[in-house]
Amino acid sequence: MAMLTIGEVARRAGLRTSAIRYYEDVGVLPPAHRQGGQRRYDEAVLARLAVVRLAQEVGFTVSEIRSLVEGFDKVGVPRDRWQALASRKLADVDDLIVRAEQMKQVLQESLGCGCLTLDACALVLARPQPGAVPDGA
Amino acid sequence: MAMLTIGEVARRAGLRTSAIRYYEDVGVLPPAHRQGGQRRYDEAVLARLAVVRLAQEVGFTVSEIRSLVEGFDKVGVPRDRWQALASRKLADVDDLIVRAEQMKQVLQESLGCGCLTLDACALVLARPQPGAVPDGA
DNA sequence: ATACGGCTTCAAGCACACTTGAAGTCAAGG
DNA sequence: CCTTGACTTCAAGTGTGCTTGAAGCCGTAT
Repeated sequence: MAMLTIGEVARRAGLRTSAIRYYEDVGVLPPAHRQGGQRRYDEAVLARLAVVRLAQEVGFTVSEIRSLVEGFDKVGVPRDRWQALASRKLADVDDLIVRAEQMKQVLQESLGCGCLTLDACALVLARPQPGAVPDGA
Repeated sequence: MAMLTIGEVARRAGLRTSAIRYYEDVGVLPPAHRQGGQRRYDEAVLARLAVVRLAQEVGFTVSEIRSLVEGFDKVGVPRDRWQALASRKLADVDDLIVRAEQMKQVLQESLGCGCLTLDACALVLARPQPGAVPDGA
């Protein structure tokens, strides 16, 4: 069934081998099967790495990704805990889409006039400020 | 006209004062007017900070943001350089929206079955892998 | 035999975006 | 007077996500 070496996986996934070992270290990838001490991968790892990449591109942390992809492996994860996390992340993604569309508008309007103007930001200002208080509080 | 202290700006923008000083250091904010050695801000800084926040939320680096918001201040920035940057960032934002919608689908399908499955990722796999070669190359 | 390429581990290093701590200035209030 | 609170600078520290380097093993080719 032709298992892949870490080098082949890296090449096909567009990653460095160091990244793949790191993902194993932190639990984003499960411990790989070994053959004479060396890691051997099923092609399925490429699907998983694609999901990992996607998750990273939308701003998920490695730790969040680990929690999400644990469902890939075994039944060890409590169903509803996983669902709660996934729902939260889904909400985050929806939020991101909104922000991205706002940023898109700002850039488009600014491209019209040749620079980022304050006027372009009326829509941005219409947002409540999330409290990040801890300075004197 | 009641200029704001750094503390007031921080409170109203939902930031720490250290962040605001940092933004000045790295050029995301222009050097503030001083009054007896202390920074004083126009309310307009809040609009700017809102744009900065938005840009960060969609993954722009501080350095990219600096280049973008330089247009806020003076004419010092060559018009077409700025436009080139803004266009590139606009494309990045469009990309991000696509990714976010892919991730949304993956999460929605996974929520249906209770865990992240490999099947959920067919759409993800249909993407070409960007080469991040430098391992043996 | 030995050199080569690709693999291994482990510790240390790096870039980014801030935060924290030390040491000091200044104005208002008890 | 002197304390309080908010401000100042500057250097060093933090967390995240890897990368890099040293030292070594393994199999194949010269």
